[in-house]
Amino acid sequence: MQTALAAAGLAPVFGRGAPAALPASLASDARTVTRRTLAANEEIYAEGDRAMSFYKIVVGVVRTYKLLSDGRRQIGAFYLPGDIFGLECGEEHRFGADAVTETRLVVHRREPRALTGDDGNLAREVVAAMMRDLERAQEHMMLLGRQSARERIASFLLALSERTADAGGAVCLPMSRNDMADHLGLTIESVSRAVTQLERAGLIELPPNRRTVILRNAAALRHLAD
Amino acid sequence: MQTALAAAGLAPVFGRGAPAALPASLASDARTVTRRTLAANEEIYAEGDRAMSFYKIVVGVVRTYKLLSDGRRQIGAFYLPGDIFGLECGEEHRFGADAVTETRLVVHRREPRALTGDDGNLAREVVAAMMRDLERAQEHMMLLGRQSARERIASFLLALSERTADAGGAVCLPMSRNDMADHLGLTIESVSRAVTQLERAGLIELPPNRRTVILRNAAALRHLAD
DNA sequence: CGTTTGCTTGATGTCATTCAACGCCGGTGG
DNA sequence: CCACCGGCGTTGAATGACATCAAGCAAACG
Repeated sequence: MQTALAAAGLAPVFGRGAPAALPASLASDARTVTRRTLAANEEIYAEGDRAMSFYKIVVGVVRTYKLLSDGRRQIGAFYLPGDIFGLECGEEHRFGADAVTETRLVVHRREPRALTGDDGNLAREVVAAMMRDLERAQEHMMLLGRQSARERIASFLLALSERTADAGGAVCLPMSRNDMADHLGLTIESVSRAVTQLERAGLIELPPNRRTVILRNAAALRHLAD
Repeated sequence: MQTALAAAGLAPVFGRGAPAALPASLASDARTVTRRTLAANEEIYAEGDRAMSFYKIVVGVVRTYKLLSDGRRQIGAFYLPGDIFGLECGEEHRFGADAVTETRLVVHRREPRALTGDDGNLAREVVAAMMRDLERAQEHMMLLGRQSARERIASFLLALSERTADAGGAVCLPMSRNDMADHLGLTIESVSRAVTQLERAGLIELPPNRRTVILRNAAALRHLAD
């Protein structure tokens, strides 16, 4: 544990670090913070890469995933602007990460003291990000283990709408059906069919471009999602 | 975040707590530590209960779970002796917890300063426990989202064998088929059939009591589990 | 000893997957 | 400008894996 924490550059945070004496904005520390722009589907890091940095999204969307040896993929989470991802307890990234859309990131080098002293706010953000990951993963187990295809789509759309909060119930789907399928434990065809069913039932509406959804009956969706 | 951490009694740990000056054994602080013995299937706390305490298992096995409104259950994790469970970031338990077998627990009251000063080791254990939960939940998403029934059983048996490490490949299954099913996203019948298949294939052996499994071909199991 | 509880097994059903075809763009190049 | 093409999404039909329904069995228990 001691070593795992130290490796994560988190030990000073969890232990008795120095008081947060020198507040500095995230952007101002050129030694530990850089920027990076990625095209859609560009890899950020692979599963098993050494975890040298973690990331905060400025614009764009990122997916993290694991692969089985035969190519089956499970997308663990999607990250949106403002989210932090790529935090690890150990030495390696346990998920891979790609840009879903064109993306701009802030890259934080994982130096031993990077998370304390200079920026207590960042340290708190980092801890909050890990806790949010834990909660999301635990919620997602329920979805994957016990919900039907339609229920999964309903849950997913609701969760996304709560994060992007477009006034009027319009939710943008930045990811492909393939990505949705690999997140929800389904095939693309099943995703498509379940979405169509919800549309026919009047719970949602799909503009012709198919990458936006309007939630017409959020209460019914919530009832489905339980 | 600030408030969430404070509510969890974790703020002093993550912030700049007082130095760990007064080492004391877990058991010696009567104000914050008590014990509790439970019968098999007895409830420890319910989903939504206020998270007043967290727990460390002395002997026995515990399951944590969520319920859907129609009764479907997803078991998030099983905890074994030495494991800590019941940690929450917020005010409430997001999972319920029961004893699987007769169980003895150490109960730690979640007082604001309980995790610092008195016992730095406990603080480190607590952080390690949350990280382990995160890793397990993320691994489990892959199982639930993308593995077949047989693969799930193989993964589960291997994971359990790595935790209980009985010499000779004998793994005790303290939980019922029902519990296994609700952890693996299957029905009891599917669990039973998959176990039988693995037995017929010679990968495992089932003594007549059915609550123990001997891993006969761990390599083949690992190949299945990927 | 009868009953209960947990596990297994068989027959049947259902939902999601698989396989295949098609439509709809958006880009490319003749 | 328009034909072609490839990527993405949808839809249909057949298949398959797991669920459901139902029965049976064995150990545990009163």
